[in-house]
Amino acid sequence: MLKEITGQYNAGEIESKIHVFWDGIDAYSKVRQRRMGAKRFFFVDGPPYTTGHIHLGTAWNKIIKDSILRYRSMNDYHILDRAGWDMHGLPIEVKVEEVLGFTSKKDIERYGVGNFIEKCKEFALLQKDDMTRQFHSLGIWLNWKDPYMTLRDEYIEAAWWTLKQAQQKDLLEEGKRVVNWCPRCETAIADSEVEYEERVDPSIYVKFRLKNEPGTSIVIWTTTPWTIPSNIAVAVHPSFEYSKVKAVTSSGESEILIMASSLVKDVLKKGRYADFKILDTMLGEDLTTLEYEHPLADQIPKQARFRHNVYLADFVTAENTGCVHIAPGHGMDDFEVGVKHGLPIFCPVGPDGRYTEEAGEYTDMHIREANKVVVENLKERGLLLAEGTISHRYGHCWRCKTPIIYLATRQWFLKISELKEQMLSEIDKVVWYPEWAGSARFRDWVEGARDWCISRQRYWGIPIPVWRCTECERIDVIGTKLELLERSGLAGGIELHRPYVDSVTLTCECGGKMRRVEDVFDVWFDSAVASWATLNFPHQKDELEKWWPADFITEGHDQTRGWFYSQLGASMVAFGRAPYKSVLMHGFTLDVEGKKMSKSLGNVVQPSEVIGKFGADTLRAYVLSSSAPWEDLKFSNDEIANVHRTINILWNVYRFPLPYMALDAFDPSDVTLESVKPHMRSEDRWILSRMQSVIRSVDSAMETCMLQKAVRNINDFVLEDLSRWYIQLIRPRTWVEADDPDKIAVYRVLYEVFTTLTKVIAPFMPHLAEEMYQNLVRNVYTDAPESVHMNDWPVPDESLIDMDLEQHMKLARSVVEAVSNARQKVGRKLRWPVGRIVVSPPDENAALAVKNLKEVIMDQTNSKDIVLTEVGGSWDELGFSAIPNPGAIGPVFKGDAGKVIAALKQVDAIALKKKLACSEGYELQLADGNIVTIGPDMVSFQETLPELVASASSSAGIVYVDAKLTRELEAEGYSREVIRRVQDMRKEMDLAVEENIRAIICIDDERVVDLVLDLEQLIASEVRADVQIIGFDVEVHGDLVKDWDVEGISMHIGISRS
RNA sequence: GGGCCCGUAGCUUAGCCCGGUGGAGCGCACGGCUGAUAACCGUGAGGUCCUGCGUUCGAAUCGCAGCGGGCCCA
Repeated sequence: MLKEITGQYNAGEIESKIHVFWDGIDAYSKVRQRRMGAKRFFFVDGPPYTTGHIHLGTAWNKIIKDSILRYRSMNDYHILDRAGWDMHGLPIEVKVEEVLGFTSKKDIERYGVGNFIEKCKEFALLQKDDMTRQFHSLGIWLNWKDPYMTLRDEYIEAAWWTLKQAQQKDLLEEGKRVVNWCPRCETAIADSEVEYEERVDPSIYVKFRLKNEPGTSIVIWTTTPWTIPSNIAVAVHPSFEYSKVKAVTSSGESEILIMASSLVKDVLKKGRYADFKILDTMLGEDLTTLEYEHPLADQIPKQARFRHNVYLADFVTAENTGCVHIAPGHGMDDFEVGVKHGLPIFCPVGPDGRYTEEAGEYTDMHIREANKVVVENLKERGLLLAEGTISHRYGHCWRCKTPIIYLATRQWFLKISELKEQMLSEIDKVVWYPEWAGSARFRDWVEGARDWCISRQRYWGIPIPVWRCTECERIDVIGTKLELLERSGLAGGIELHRPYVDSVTLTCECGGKMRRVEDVFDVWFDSAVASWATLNFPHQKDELEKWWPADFITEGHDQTRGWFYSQLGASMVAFGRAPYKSVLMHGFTLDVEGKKMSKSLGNVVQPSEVIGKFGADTLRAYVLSSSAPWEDLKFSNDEIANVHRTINILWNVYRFPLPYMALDAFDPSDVTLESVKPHMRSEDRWILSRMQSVIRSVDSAMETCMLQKAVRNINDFVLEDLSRWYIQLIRPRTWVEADDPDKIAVYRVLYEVFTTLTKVIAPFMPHLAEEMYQNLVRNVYTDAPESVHMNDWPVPDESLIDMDLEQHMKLARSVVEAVSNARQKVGRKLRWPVGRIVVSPPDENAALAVKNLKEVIMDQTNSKDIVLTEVGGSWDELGFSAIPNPGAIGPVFKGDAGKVIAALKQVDAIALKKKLACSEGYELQLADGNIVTIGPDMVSFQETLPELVASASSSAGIVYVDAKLTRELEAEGYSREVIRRVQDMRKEMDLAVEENIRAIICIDDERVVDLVLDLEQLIASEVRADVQIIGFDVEVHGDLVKDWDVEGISMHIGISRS
């Protein structure tokens, strides 16, 4: 039996009830099981990092995933959707260090790497559980029971196996690269872990003496004097102009300097030269023949052996001197110049920030102290042109705030640049939503792809499975746990994390002992292998064949350079093709101003706050509907409240007929839709057609990932078609108490629409859909699927679609709105009936719409008749009035103009118009008897409305409302006023709908009493009065007595329970 | 500095691909309805379509340049 719903929409109550229900029957698993054997759909969840809390962006991400997967499932797909977790990496190490009170890598070593790893694991698992609960509250259905986790052995094996593929395909390389380095923490740190802060540094100009031109120097500028000992080259821009300048000091000494022409004045001013003379100018590309002496060659023996030349580089800017100091061991750009030209990657600085023995006299000095010393040494040698300070933004270690340095270190690389062309052609094979996400944005990123540094000198990560022989340096890459056991001769029970795996040694072909290199993987490599790791490959092989590559992934646009890229790179290495077939790139959540949400700005909105206030379905409907997925979402509280209102209306629409259905014991299983067809009215056929059209539009929106269109179409249907129109039309039909086939038809149609609607909203508002479904379907059909989400997606029933009717209804609604407008103009409220409405249709279709839907229009406009004029014609009761044009009359009649105008206003406008239309002039008699001739330019015409008629335009033509009153109309109007007052009082007394009353009505106007008495019976039955006295001078008493003013007439009404 | 995306009423947005009178919702003002009622509905006011230039008979829409915002990079 259908249950009556009386309460307001209470999201919190409904959603927690539904969660209990889902958990109780294990709905998710049942839904997935139900589709086993259907078309396969492999979805890979981009694993969120286990930070412990989700934010609005992660919520949106998962909501998109959930809605698409629910839709797919209903469309009969067997879905594989393990949730994923990214659980390794420095952020967790840092959190754990904080908890343990550690400040450096040495603390970890003292605590024991094994203990530390255990803490990290524990922490990550805890965070994962917290976040799972938060996703749960959003109604996200993924495989949460068996998620893929990057810290699991099977997962680690997937990464190992991938690296082994790289080695076998000669795509793995060990080499020196420059990385961000924290000299205090003694570790490489990722770019995203560098914080930029304002800082004051030295700013020095240094002269490098040319070897073959005594007395000539090239001038460079730097803020890091400590890197001068590592200088190997100078870079200039090929197309800048450079000058050779004779610079003279105040004491008359002169020297020759080389720098960018545009900067000569500035630099010489800094060097306090008294005068200068340009000797020669040349392009940067002409400077490459120059060779200079390292300024500190006498202190650093190794530097004395290197050659130092000038090279060309596009990154050089016309700032400072236009000549850039290059130390390939201490800068990214510098390093590239070095590699390009085969220069030594000289890096005489150790991980602790102290110079190594390679630095000669600087050995063991910390770079922090070195700045001063280097400057001093340069000064002694007469090589310092100028010295000062500069305030600029500089990178700092995010956890200890130490300024970072750049160090060339030995790292492991995947040779992605060799795969670039293949990657680009793979991008074209993937379907991107939107198209430009792939063709423009991702393509651009991949075109700039460089070799991928996959090693980190940390603890909590997937250990790099490279073992190196301590004797012959040979390396072996281990691809699986089994291989490791076989090679090491161990029996098993091994843990693949550090430090356990570090203690495993292998025997080299040469007989030497092989030890694992100490590095762990960059965390981006972890998630990169997700598409096969989630299939437990290589541990299991058959699942890969069955599912891979992924049918669909979706993440935010920041993942262009992140997961979209890392997955593609790893997959090219492993399988030589893209790991996904289609990608939806979604946007970011911004605050209401369009600014990024960040803790420091204090504009972060927590999903839990929103859920607490409005519920998960509202949040879901809001983020899905407010913009296209790929556009950024400006989070607005007003808008979310608006969406909440829409859902509330849906709820009200749903519960509105239930009390009547329950009262009538309506059983939908007894009544087929077919059987009520003879009793359907046009509005019934119309709403059924609209419902089918909505399914179609949702389908076409979903096809292109336009979730916003899908949800908006649903909302519009609920608001416009159901709430504002259909429900308004059928209300009186549901109040009929007898067993009326007309009422049963309405019930059955509403039932049809609602049950379809529960399925249509299921992917987007899964809780509300379930709540409605349980009552509408499960309470009626005990053999129906347990959950709405187990149902098949509705297929539009073509036989119910009637596009003509939909179009006609649109026109009819437009007429009703126009009448509303006209009523307001003529001051006749809706409660008062009008005699007739005249519509002047512009075409046959409009006429047909009005004709066919006459009943609907009469009903909604409270009118007694609808009259159509001829198509394209005008209403024959309209009048015309002539409007004199003084601009044309004045010049012709001069002093008589006033008389002419006065006379024109008096003439018969219709006759005037006729005459002017066919002849040249109209003979007008003035008040003084004179006759003048009026030309067509002297007058214009305007339609005039009969008295008490107002007009308004609609898309079905101009609508005229005739508000003239007759006795019958007036009687009805006043009676309605009386009824409305009594009903209001019934409500105030909190009477039940079916309760009877006694009423006494005193009206202070005999004429109105007389009018109202015409409809005494109607009033009595409408207000359910057993005894009713209406009169001019009656005594009013009762349980509730009130005085009213109706259009200026006093009424005194008293009512009592019967 | 580069790539991509976004910029329409006070706010959130449709329309832009494929040129021809800019359309909603919220808010505001006025009104209606009163058996969905702490609900619902109508009418109205409100727009340099970011700016400038160009193409065109005609530009919110196409092109170029700039400004502002977002993501990514340098």
